[in-house]
Amino acid sequence: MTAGGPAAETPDLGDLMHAAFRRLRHRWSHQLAPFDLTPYQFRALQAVGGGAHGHGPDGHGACAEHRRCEEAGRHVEEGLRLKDIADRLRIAPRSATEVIDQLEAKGLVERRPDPADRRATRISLSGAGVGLREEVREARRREAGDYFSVLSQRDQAELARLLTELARAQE
Amino acid sequence: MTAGGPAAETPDLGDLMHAAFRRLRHRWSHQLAPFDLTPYQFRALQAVGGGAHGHGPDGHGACAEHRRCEEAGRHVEEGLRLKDIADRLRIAPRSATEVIDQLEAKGLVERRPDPADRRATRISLSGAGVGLREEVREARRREAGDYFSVLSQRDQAELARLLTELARAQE
DNA sequence: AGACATAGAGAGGTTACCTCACTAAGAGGT
DNA sequence: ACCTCTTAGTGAGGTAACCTCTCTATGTCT
Repeated sequence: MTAGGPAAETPDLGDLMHAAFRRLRHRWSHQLAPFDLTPYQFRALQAVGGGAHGHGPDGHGACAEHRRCEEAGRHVEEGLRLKDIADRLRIAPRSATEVIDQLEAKGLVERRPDPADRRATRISLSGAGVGLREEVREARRREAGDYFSVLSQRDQAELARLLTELARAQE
Repeated sequence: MTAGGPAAETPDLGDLMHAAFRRLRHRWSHQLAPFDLTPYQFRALQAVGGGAHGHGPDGHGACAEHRRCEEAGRHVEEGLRLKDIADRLRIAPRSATEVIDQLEAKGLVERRPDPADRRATRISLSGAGVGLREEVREARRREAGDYFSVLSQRDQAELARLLTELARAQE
């Protein structure tokens, strides 16, 4: 089948995805360079600070990570455990250790022993971490949105829908 | 949709993209493992064999890589130069050298000096290369399409459109 | 002939991951 | 209380998929 004259088989979704993703990463690493962060590190920073899950760093969040948080109705367990971060980032726990190490070395996050479980550590953003995160977001907002802005609002939503479906499907 | 609480910023297209892409890669490396190929290598294999550009390995192609091919109207320059492969894969020339080295070591491609330019090398698929490429494609076709099949035809086209736009935009 | 560009490869580095083995600690059963 | 079974984090070590910088052999243009 392949070539039927000038043809060219499907430009291949895989390749397109690859290309688009690579550009995204590339762009990010440029954008993040002045802050001395890799995309990986920034992703982790976001994960620690609420990220994809969504309870602000202000700490009042509607947290329900597993079934913690209602511990005693007394104090709102500040910070996530490494395991939770790994889950959010969809990486192996060991990899989370690593990236958190890096952020800790930069003073952006803090590790504290979990008072309720002596095996666990709680990770939370330091003041500097919160600051830097906001700074980066601001910068990103300023300069040409964030790469996806070449698409209309509707197209962005559409893309989000498709990607979500893809990611969710093969669970 | 987002969340019930006040906060919950956009689930972030970047993250979605990341997740989807990672799954895709992961899936591919599983699919390719029995053939002893990495996704990177397979991509290169496709690039050599016509890939995104599309003139079959049967050699009659409507080639127009730059302005070569009409050399003398006599012989149809078989194979691409490393530079062209790098361009197709959107990687640095040095990286193309590397991946082609790997494929050559497996006997899937052949390097031949370009008779017209003594600096250049022509890369083309070996018999084994053509065979393996087809084998993999067959396998991919068989087992659940290729990851994107969870989307309807229309959605796939839609996704292709969006990604193309993204990739093309920031040239 | 001289200046400059271009093709490919050598050397060496980085990022973003991973697995495997291990220790300390909690959870559950008897 | 003891024993097993699991879980949280980490040390050690590895891999894929890139990259840049440099060098040589060519081609190309003036």
